[in-house]
Amino acid sequence: MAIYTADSLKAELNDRGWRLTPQRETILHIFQNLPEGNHLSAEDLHTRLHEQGDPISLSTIYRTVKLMARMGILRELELAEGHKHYELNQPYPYHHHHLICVKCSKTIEFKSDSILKVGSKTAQKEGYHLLDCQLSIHAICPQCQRSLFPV
Amino acid sequence: MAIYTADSLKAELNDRGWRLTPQRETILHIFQNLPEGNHLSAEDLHTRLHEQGDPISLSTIYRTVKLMARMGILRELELAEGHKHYELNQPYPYHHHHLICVKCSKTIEFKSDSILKVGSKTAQKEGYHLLDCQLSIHAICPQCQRSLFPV
DNA sequence: CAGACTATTGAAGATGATTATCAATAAGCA
DNA sequence: TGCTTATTGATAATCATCTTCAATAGTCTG
Ligand SMILES: [Mn+2]
Ligand SMILES: [Mn+2]
Ligand SMILES: [Zn+2]
Ligand SMILES: [Zn+2]
Repeated sequence: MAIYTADSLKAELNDRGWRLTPQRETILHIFQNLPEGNHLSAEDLHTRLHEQGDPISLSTIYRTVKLMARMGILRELELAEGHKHYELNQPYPYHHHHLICVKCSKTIEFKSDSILKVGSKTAQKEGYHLLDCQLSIHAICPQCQRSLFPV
Repeated sequence: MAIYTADSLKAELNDRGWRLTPQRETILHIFQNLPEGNHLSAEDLHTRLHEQGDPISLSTIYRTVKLMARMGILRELELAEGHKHYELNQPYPYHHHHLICVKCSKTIEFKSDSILKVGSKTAQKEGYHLLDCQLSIHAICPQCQRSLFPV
C-alpha cells in the first residue's frame, strides 16, 4: 500500500526480474488519475485505453491488473456479479471500504482507520505479508428495498 | 444474520411467495452441521450431497446457494480464485472474518466485534438493509513468502 | 382432501469472464 | 550494440455459473 511512480514501479518490477513496459505504465496512470469512487473492470479499462489512443489488448490488461493486484498496487473488488473491479490500493488516509447493494450494485465508500488497524495487526500476528484489507458490507439499498422484484 | 430452523426458513420463504423444498432443507442442514472454519464451493456441496445419498443437481445447488446468500442465510466468500465458497452467516459471537493468502489460499478466521459494529452502523446510516459484513485481508502467508515461485 | 396454480427441479446446452498458447517483439543488461 | 528472455497480441480454450423448458411437487383454497 505505497504510492507508486513509474520509477518506483520499474524498480520493484526489475527487482523481481520483471520489466516495465509502456502498457504497464499506461495502465498505472489510468488508475492514478481515476477520480475517487471510480472502479474499473478489465473491459472498462480496455474501452478507456482505446478512447485515449492506447489500444492495449485485453490479454495484457487482464495480466497487468492481476499482476498489480498481487503486488499490492491495485485492489481487486467484488462490487458486482460476474466481473471484478479494480482501483488503486492507497494507504491511510485514502484507504477505504465499500457498502454494496447486492441487488443493483450501487456502492458507497466509507473510511475507518480502526478497521485498517485490525487488519494490519491481524496479518502481522500471523506472519502474513499484508497486501490489502477491505471490509465489504453486502446489503440492500433503500431504493431496492422498495422494489417488488423478487430476491 | 439470524439462526434458521427448517420452520423459520419455510416461514420466510412462504412470506415471499416461495417454497420450502427438501433440496433447500437438505442444503441448509449441510451448512448447519459444517464445522467451524469449513467453507464449501458449489462443487464441494454437490460431492458431499452425493456422498450422503442426496443427489441434488448442480443447477439447484447454484440456485439455492445464491438464494440463501441473497436472503442473508449464507455468506458468499472469495477465498480462492475461480470459484466462490459459502458458509452459514451467523450473528455475534460466531461472526468472523478471513485472512487469506493470495498465493495458496490458506485461510485463517478471526473475530472482531468492533468491525461488526462499524458495519452495522454504516449500513444503518445509509438506510441499507444489512445482509453480511466481512473483512477480507489479502496477504501472503509465511510459507509462500519463502517460496521462489513468481508472483 | 382434491384440484388449481405456479414455483421449483434436473438435464442439457449456452454464456462469458478469464486464461493458456505461441510466435513475434522489445526490455534490461553487459 | 547484441543477447537473453519477459512481455505482448491474436486466438483458442477453459470452466464456473446461468438459462431453458418440460416434468414435478409445494401451497393455498374451498
Ligand atoms: Mn473504492
Ligand atoms: Mn469462515
Ligand atoms: Zn440497490
Ligand atoms: Zn500461502
